[in-house]
Amino acid sequence: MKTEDELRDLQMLQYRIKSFSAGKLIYGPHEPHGFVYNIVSGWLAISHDLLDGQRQISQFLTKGALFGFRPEGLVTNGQSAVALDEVTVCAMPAANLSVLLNSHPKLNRRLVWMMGRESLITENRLAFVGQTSALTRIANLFMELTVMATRKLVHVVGSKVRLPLTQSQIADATGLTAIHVNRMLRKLREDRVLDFHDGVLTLMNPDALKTLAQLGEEIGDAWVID
Amino acid sequence: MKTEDELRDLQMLQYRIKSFSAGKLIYGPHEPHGFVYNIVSGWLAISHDLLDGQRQISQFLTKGALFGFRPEGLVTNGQSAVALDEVTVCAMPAANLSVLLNSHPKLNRRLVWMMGRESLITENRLAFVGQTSALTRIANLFMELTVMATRKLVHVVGSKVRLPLTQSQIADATGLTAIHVNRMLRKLREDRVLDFHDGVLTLMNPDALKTLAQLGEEIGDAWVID
DNA sequence: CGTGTGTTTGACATACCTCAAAGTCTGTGG
DNA sequence: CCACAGACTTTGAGGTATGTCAAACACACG
Repeated sequence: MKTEDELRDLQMLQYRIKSFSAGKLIYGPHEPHGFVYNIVSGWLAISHDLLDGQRQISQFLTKGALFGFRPEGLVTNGQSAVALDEVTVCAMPAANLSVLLNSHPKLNRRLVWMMGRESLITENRLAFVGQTSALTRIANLFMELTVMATRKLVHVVGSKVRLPLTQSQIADATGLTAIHVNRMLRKLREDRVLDFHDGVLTLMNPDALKTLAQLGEEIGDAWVID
Repeated sequence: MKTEDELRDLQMLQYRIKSFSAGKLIYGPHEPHGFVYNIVSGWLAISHDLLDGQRQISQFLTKGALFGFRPEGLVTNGQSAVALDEVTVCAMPAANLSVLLNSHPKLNRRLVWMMGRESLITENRLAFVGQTSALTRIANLFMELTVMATRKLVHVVGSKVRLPLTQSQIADATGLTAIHVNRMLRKLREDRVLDFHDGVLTLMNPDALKTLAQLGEEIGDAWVID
């Protein structure tokens, strides 16, 4: 396909750049939003609200991730996207995107890859939430987020990674209470594995963390975009 | 597209029909299988093995479901598919399918729909495993499986549904121990909500079950195929 | 007739939750 | 500049849902 065609098609997407500050909803649990989003910068969380007000975070996303897409006929039930820090996204109407999927195999492959990535990440979190201890869940989450942020496994002792999370959000992702997360973070600090406060993770012992997180050898493919 | 063309393309898929008896692996956690499967009949479970031998079932699948597909560049880590009863599947090499995706929008849409469905189901289970009590998780699982089996919500008191599961598999799906699942099933029986044994679920009080399961109004879209 | 897999039950242990309270920090309005 | 409210964190005491260990039973299978 020629460049001018791609440009014309890109225009057809009618995308708009939007920014959200920390805590703001990008889309809520009840409105069918009708957009597909691409993250330009910042972090956000996809969360699912249950009837009694409980909240589960299924994924954290950052630059390069595509989100908000659902195939026709599937309602995105109780799902919302919330900004963790200052987030800017590129929003395009889902209908416009659907039209282009058929004619643009590359775009289609990208979408399919993103959906596969989403599944892998969610399945991984499900396995850890269902089967492992609080300490392991938290360790695994930090490994995931560190790889997402730096795009590689970090081995250097003392490395610092900015992760704009509250303990309460860690709790919502791991299926724990914020209070228990706090106790586990204290233990990780006392055991000199890691230190997390004010949105900065310090890896005091990356190897110990990797062991705690029960990571296999080849994991991490899905955590890195591109 | 003309019928003879579709037939020719179908042949290009080089699919094969295979059968598996209860307990047999359709694919294991370490082999990259390279196939995409379509279920002709029977039930199977997708499970994820952790390093220490723990197992989490992320989905149960039955007739019409597509599974085993992963986009290139994403390793399906530690994932396996195991037959729950006598299962027959249609297996086709993933490479052949990929070629057809570009030229067959309908096939592509079907695949995307199935991936979206997979995500929704997994996210739903994650939310319940992470946030709700043992009783609610089990109730929710039974609702899901009943809708999958009958393709509708069941209201009739005393309805019976065949679900070829062991208590141990319910435990692996809900993040509980088989022993605790057994206790909860006893409670559900004593409370005259449902009775489950020998692979048959009897709905003694469908409304109470629905309440326990914390189901929203419009849930269930993703549970029904077609 | 043994062996294995699944179920059932009891006694006990514990990881995690709940409730309560105080501390820190930020932003806001007087 | 101070007072106050609101988010987030921290810690303690005590409760409970769920796990662990142990044993017996039922049933299918070879």
